[in-house]
Amino acid sequence: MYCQLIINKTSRNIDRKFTYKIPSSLEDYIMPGMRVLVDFNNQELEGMVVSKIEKSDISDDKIKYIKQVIDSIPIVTEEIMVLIDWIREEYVCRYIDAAKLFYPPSNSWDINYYVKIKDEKYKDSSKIYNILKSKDKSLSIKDLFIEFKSLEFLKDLYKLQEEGIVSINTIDKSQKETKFVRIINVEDSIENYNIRSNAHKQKDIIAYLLDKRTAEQHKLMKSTNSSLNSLRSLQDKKIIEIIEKENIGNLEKKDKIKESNINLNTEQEKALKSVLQKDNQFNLIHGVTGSGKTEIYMNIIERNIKVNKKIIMLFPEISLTNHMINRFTKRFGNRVAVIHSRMNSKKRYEEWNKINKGYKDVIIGARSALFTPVRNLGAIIIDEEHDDSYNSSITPKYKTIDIAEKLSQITGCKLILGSATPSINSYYKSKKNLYNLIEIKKRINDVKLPETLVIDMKKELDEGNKNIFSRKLYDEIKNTLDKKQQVILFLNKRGYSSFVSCRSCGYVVKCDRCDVSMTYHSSINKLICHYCGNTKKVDNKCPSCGSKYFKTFGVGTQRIEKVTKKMFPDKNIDRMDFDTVTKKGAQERIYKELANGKTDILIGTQMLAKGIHFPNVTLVGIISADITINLPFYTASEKSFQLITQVSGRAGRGSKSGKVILQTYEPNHYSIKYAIDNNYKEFFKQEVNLRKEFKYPPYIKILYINTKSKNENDLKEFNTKKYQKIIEKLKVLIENGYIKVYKPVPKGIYKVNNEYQIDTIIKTRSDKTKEIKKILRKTYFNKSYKNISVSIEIDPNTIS
DNA sequence: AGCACGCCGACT
DNA sequence: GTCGGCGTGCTC
Repeated sequence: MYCQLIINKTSRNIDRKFTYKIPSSLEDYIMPGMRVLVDFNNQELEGMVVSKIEKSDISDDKIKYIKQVIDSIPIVTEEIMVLIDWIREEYVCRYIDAAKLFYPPSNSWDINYYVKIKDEKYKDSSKIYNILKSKDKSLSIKDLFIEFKSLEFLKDLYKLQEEGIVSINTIDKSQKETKFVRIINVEDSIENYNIRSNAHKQKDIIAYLLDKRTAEQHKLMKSTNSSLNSLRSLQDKKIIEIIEKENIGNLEKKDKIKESNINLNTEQEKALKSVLQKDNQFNLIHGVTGSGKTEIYMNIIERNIKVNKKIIMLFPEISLTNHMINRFTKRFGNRVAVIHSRMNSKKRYEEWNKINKGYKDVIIGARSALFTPVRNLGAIIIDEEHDDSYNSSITPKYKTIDIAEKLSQITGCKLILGSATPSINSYYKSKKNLYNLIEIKKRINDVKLPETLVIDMKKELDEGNKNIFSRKLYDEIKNTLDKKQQVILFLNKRGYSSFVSCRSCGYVVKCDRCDVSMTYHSSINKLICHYCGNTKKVDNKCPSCGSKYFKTFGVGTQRIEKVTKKMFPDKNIDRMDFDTVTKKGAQERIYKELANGKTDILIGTQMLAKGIHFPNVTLVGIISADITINLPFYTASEKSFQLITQVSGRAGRGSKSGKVILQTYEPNHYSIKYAIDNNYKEFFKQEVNLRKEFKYPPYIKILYINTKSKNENDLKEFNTKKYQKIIEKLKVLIENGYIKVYKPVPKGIYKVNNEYQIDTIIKTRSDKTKEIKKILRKTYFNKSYKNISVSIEIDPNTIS
């Protein structure tokens, strides 16, 4: 018996499947999806088995034996195996790059698990049981492996575990028997529990557990300074549960699903029905901000659990707040697994392991939750599907939506995308009937959308106001604060390189070939188009109106904070952007202080645009809509529309009506106009027309080749050579007008860390991408060049 | 990537 | 005769 495996080593030259012999003792045991150790060219390396085969084409004397098995059960499903092959082709990466997406967190070898006898009275002559008994303490799987010299025993071991005769745990149980306390009735706040008002200790315990979920009993009692009596009475009320550690990991009983006390309104009901219809496999829910999409997701989840199907539910990392997670655990209890970047790798591994063993029904997380080994998948739900965080920024540069769609196709499960501002791509697909489009036009409880005012900053300047704040915005902030209501000020400062614009007439220098704004490069004192490489000289006067106020732009959130503090010295002003939320728990703190009214004004970047609602926030100020509009990306208008809509959606979520003030130098820009009218459809129409005219996705595909090197000359030479090769190989396609290959151009920021970067862009008809990707792989990765690294990205929506 | 093998010059 | 430095080619 042979198997094929991929080697865990990053080299383009060994990006192949290698054949190894399976020792006869492991023939039944080794399964696709397990990691193994092999001798590879005189090195001991790790590989992952992708398939078992009876025969091999390679001469037998070349094939070596597998040395050892790492996993006791596969770490990926058979379905994922198919997906790995697809990811490699789609993103022109290596097998191992694709496979590693699915690897369990940290370097986890479950050979380090400990086995302990549970049933002392069990009478059996099995070797495992007797060894365990003779040693009189727990043994690791590794110890047993040494004893048996093969992994055959694992089958018997798992049988014993299933029968409840032995237990298997991540920790050595012989050291200490620790009891754990777990909260089983999760509510939003302590007031929702039926606890006597003078039972302070019980309240303390609940508060502690609402935060930690599960805690060691002695730690909990120490921290809350409480007695066993308080714990017991909470246990009697079925609010908490006292358990042995082993029950957490292994034989945990699944909680009952709590009935929801929310009734869906007609629109929500209609949406749910439509999703559940058999023929609608791929679905896009376009529902205005505050239309109650989460409640629809919950209903979908519930229905799937009832037929024993599992669900992956994705949110943008930033929306994955405790509040959001609570909504799910409150309803689905311990059936929920949570995977996000804020948890440590040990905790993550625990969750991953439970998912792999089938103990979890609902997997909630950021994009990495899509890569967990879920079997029997019923649905993949992706909220805020337009969000940028669904695009990977490291190799492979995948798009979560695309992989989810593929996984849904492979498993036959449902795909549900939701957004108030769908990506152009997804909406386009729905227009082409590839997705079932569901529209929800009203907010729940008929809450009104906020009123929006656009302030023309050019006029402000003409009338002598040189401040960042327009007079209207200042007045409205003051009014709102006087009414003891709260304000959110939004500024997207993500653009690193600044653009050049005229403060007098609003003119922005754009590339005449690509319809994107050009970026100023101080190194050569020129403007460059990042798409075609076109350059322009910089004028010191506006070419449109001749004004001298023709300068680069750049104001950040920090400056806004400073100015605001000066204007409102006695108010509490907080800031939320990448710099302030990197610390653990910072984001929760900022939300909490906004929610409880401590913060009067919150300033932030697009992080503020996400899901959460604060009823007392009645004013949203968008300091400058122009920053996003003028990003040098073809997606700039799309991103602007989304941001304006999402940020505006934060205003007036409660009973008080909201107001949005939007400052811009381009009040007539279509993404602003349609965003304030809340007219997605018209925006979409205009945007796709432009995309079609200037040849951008979704009408064509962009293949983006990025090359890096410390040696500038080598890099230039490499690119010239490869460019000539690909236009030669793609000659027929180019002549037929199916594709266009642009000349290699220096990247926007040419030199970073003494490394130079040159990009080549290919625009192609979608049906030709497969062919071209194959040629690109051959051309760019056939030989490895020292000092030059190449990466390929498909439809990057941010090229800088 | 990183190991083996082979070719070649320097040095005991 | 043999040690090691580097270029090339292959890895089941």
